[in-house]
Amino acid sequence: MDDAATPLKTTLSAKPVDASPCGGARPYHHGDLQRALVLAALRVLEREGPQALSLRAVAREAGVSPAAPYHHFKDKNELLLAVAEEGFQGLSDALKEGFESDPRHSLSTIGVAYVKYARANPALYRVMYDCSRNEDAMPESTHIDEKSGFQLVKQAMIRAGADANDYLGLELACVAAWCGAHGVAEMANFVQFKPLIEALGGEEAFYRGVMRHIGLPREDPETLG
Amino acid sequence: MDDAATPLKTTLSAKPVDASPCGGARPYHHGDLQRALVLAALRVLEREGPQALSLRAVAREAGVSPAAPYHHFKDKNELLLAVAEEGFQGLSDALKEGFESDPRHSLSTIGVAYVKYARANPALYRVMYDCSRNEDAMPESTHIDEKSGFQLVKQAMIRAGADANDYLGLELACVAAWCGAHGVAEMANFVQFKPLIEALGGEEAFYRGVMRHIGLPREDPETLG
DNA sequence: CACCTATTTGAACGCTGTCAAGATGATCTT
DNA sequence: AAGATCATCTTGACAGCGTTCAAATAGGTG
Repeated sequence: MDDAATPLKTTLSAKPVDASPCGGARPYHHGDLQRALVLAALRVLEREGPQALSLRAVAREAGVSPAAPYHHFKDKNELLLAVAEEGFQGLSDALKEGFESDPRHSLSTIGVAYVKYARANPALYRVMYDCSRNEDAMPESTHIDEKSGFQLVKQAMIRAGADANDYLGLELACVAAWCGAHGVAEMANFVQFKPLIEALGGEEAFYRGVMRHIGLPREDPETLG
Repeated sequence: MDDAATPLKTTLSAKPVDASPCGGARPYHHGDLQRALVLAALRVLEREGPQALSLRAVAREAGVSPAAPYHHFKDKNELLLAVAEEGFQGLSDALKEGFESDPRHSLSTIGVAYVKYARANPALYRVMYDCSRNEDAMPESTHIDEKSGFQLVKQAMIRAGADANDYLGLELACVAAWCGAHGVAEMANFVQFKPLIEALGGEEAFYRGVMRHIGLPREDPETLG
């Protein structure tokens, strides 16, 4: 019951990391502490939430001194950024899976996948956007993954009937979808929404319901003035 | 250039606060420290941002000892909640103003007003939703103001062509609008969106453009399965 | 006046992020 | 093989944080 939907498989061996100068294993004392710290941070995050994610706690979890991380990250923020990257990668994967699993309803499905991922890893999701806002941008190297996630949304939007030739309109629709999904992800557990969620018969129905209202532009008279 | 759009007039005399047991002025030593602390917090927030908003800094700004606030708020979080209430009140006012100023395009206008308020007071807006998430709900006493803001969105949504009799549909549309506005407010300054914003000719056009994509439900084949 | 209670202070605790200096150990040079 | 070099990690320290508690203070009441 702990790992609800997409519990972020801890990629231990995947993405072997090229940080070490020598090609082999155990480059120095610890053997790739950089990655170990990120994994430790993810563990702390999942176990105790974002409030408890201190640099010292991460170092403790990784079994090193409080000052050790400073040889791999210039800041606490830089460590959080690395954690956020991990999260964005997982999000991107979740979107891709949603996109491919249900080609006929990809836009709704991708939106629901987004929210479900965020809700399944709430602490990680919080870190992702908290440190994104600190930099006024999503993490640098996630830029591409973000783009690829965004590209997925674009494709889904076109499938849903958007005009592929209207560049600005399409971009706007995708931005709207992304912002809407983010909003739902952050507010889905507000008590104010509980009655509506119950009336709709569950959170997933709620997500899907909200997503139906986001994407194609309105053409009603009030917006044309 | 500092106070961009809706710079939150510091309501010094407005809402005179009934916290003091005696009806008159200067109830005790300080003379309503409770309110003074909230105002001090707003000042610190505007001057140094959310990162610098420590309880001690607020006490310093108010000219009292670090322990003084604990007789008026049980927690730092409770102080932040009071600050957040102030923010939600201001937001509600901004929405009302937008709603009344432009009856023919109220839905777009109200959405733009939301985002403009959030962007004009970014630190305050951050506090509002950070401490909302801590409680998994918006502040208790803001509940009503929230509802009234929500009611405004509902009216605007009906004006924009939503079916007033479809209770669930209407509620969903409003939730979608709220979530979308929140998403835009939080991500509008991401560098990823800069090119689109420039292509549209400014932030306001961007907000309005995004808002056009949120509200009425899609009826395309992909969501009907 | 003294009393009581709400308010405020001062000092203290454990925690945090960060830094400078020293210890450790793998790699490179000779 | 021996020594130099350098990244890595530890130790110890600093200021600042949220929070608590005993003591001091001040306003209202008898």
